[in-house]
Amino acid sequence: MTLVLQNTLTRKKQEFEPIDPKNIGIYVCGPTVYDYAHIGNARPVVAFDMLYRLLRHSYGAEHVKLVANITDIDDKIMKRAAEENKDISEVADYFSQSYSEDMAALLALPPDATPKATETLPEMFAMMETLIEKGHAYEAEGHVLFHVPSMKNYGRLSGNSSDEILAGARIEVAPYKKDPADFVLWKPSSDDQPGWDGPYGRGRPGWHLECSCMIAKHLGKTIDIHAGGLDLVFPHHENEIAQSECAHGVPFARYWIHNGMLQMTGEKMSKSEGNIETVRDLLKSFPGEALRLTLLSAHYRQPLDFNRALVAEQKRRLDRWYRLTAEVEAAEVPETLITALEDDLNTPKALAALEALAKPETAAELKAGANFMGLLTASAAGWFQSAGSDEIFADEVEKLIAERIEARKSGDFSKADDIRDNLTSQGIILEDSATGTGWRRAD
RNA sequence: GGCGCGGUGGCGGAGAGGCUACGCAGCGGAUUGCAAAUCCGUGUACACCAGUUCGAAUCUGGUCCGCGCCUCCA
Repeated sequence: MTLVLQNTLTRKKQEFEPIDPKNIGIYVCGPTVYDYAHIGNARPVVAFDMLYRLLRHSYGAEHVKLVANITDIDDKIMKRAAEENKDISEVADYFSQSYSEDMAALLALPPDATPKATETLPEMFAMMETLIEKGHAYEAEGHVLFHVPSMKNYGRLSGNSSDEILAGARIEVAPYKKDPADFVLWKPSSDDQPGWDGPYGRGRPGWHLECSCMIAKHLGKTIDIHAGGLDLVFPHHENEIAQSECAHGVPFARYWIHNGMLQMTGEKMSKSEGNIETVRDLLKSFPGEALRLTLLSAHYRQPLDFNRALVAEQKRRLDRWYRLTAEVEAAEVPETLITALEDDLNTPKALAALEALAKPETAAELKAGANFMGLLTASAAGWFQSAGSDEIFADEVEKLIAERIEARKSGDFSKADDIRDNLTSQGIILEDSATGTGWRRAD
């Protein structure tokens, strides 16, 4: 069985054939760091982390390179910095750090490189120069603009032609644009705005340019896989293609894969809608693995209506798996799991494959498969008993359990039940078994 | 208006012409001093209307509804 991916570019499921199996490149569009990441931001990270893990498994970890950018210069960061009276680098560094922490809590492997826009300026200047030389870009009133009509097959990723894009579109056309569809590569900064000096005057880059440059710098002119959210198909990815292919004259990315949007009661989750749950807040109520599993419980391309009940459900599933694998060493990763994932990252099918192994005889395979998916990575004791900050301590629980065992031995069940009820009210659940009494923290 | 995606049981969610996944919840039972956990059993589904077919959730046409993108977006 080989990996098959739904390619946005061809609108088909296609067998994945790397350019060079010893050197596979994958790029995932990363965050603009102006606020805490919400759970919708985490969906591509977790989904494509699964792809990264699968590619490492199939081709060898040392032969796969994952690059994800950090956009650390942007008008939203500038706005935030102005509001808080801080330097933009201070805001960007803080949220960049919190982003890495949050994604690590969701068990996403760190990318091999996380380039920042501010570190990629020389490459941006060079690409703009090339584009101007080749007649694909021009300077106007301090801006550098990409001239869309200069590219014959612009729009093939999103299925729009530039005419169609403009028909009924809600854009105000800046007077310095030669064509309404032209987009900004570089824009001027006023004196009170952050800016960088360069060949086109003091200013800052447009949104799309950094990705084109980072990909060329870290992965090459043609890459295997470019991934990101469905909402980036147009204009962001379309414009990346335009910049890169016009500058380099070779195809940009062979496989484009896009994740569907997370929703909140039927509406897309987004900061501008204000209907978000931050990863940071959710982590106060749920373990990272439960959030990860929730994101993996639906296929990455499907919309997923997010709510906390879903996470609680997946938490219970993990509870069951942790019980089953508590004393078990992981075996080989089961082939049924790999087969399911190779079918366009079909994680729900993969989870069903794990459920088929969720019995005592095959617990070792369950553990291996779950580990492969970034699950069951803690110890069972840690999972069930890990202490919250202000909660009852483990040795206190053990002391009360011992008292209760004495009471039960002497037939004083009402005292035994009092102890248990008391613990329950503190969020501790007791489990009597043939071998003794265990405990865990309630959800 | 243009481009695209989708509607599956109480809920989540795969599948894609005949074998009706899987999980959560529910119900019945076992076990337990009582619980918890576990185990066994169990019901309910393919938005609507036509058509193709021996046979349609699955293919075709139409209808309805929902969602995304159309220069802030994961």
